[in-house]
Amino acid sequence: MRELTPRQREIVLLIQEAIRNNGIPPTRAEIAGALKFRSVNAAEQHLRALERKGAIELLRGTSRGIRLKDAFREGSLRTMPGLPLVGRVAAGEPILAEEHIEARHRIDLDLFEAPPHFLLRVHGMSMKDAGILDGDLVAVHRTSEIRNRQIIVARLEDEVTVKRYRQEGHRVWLMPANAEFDPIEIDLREQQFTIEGVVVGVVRDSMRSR
Amino acid sequence: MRELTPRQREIVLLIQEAIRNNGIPPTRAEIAGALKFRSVNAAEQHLRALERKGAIELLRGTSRGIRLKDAFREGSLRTMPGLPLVGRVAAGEPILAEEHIEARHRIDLDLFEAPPHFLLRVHGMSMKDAGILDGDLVAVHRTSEIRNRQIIVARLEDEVTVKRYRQEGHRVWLMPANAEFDPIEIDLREQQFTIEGVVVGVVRDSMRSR
DNA sequence: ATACATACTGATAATATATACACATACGGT
DNA sequence: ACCGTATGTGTATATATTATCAGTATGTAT
Repeated sequence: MRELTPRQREIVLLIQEAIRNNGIPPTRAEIAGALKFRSVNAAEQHLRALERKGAIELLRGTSRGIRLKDAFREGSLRTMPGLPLVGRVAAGEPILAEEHIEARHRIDLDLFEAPPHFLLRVHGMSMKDAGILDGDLVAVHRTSEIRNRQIIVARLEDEVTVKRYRQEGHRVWLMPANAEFDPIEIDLREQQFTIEGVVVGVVRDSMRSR
Repeated sequence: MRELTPRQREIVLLIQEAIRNNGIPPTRAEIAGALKFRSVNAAEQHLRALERKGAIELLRGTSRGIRLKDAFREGSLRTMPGLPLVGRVAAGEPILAEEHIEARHRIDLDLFEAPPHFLLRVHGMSMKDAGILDGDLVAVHRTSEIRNRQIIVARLEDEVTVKRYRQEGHRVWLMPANAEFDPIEIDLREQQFTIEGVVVGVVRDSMRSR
């Protein structure tokens, strides 16, 4: 997609503003008015150019039929479908496969230190002492760069698990936060496991989960 | 604001859907078409009724000039300033006083069983075994109707505290979820305390809080 | 030198849309 | 019995809006 010209960016800004303020996109006449065009056709031509460049989509024969394409839409949160909530994950399938997505929830990303990419429902009490209970949702930031003592989401023989990470050389321990559970030891030279991400937050529906 | 009729709710739903799918509100004709009205005026009348009830705002002389009022806007997230985050509460002041509001955070309300009215930062580890750690945010639904064993936010001699509720006759215990803390006993005939609400959820920024 | 995108003015036709008016039925409250 | 609200049908019209045609001027790449 080619770059937008400054004037075209102004038009996009104007459309965003109209949607934010009035809930509806502007008409050609309103665009012309705002930018002091004497001709509505100037607005029309700009819209056509923006459509060619893929910034907007024009619905023909429709009043105010201007649709901002994703990249030009405002406020990530505002338009984002929301973080996918991943439930049980079937063996051999990617964690974010559509089948696993139970719902989507919108949450201010700045509630967390690092932006989460998805939510995962936790089963079992193995992380109880870390304040993660059965049924809780953990907010997960997808990354493979993790440090010791971080709580991570890992994949181990097709099971998804949430544990505290500890590595020494080629040996990795997945540490539960509950005395009733045993650590899982992994030898990186023999076994393979995948790190899906790091837990950046927890969301609990207190009344439902207990 | 009076309740909406089922038919009126359908109209609101339709408007939400149109905005979600097309980015623009529907015309009267589109509403009539979708609901199989033979007359566009049926749609007009519904819109007028919805405007009277405060669900929408109609921009006169404007095509697609339908604006959903906050409470009826989708996601509520989109427009809501967000749940107020309450930090330390000063003695003698209402919990939601402006001075206590550290920030506002937008969260899908349907993440929780009951809609939260505000977030409160928890200090201390007294609810550790209930998975509520120091620095966590609890989502609070303001109500005075609470049942035994629910985790509540109470006010006791100008201190705001989160504890599990237990009542027998005129005696109330505020139970910590941590063996290192003692229950607080209250005699309703002598002491007075205020119930600020019930905890409906927990939100934790894992990386910041530890 | 010529083609092509940008950035407009100005006018007009076609149609999309809002809105008013007349009328009908059903239902709940007074 | 009467009124107001909800839920429609049907017709008509003013106007809001899209869309097209005919130009002008400027810069940039070929």
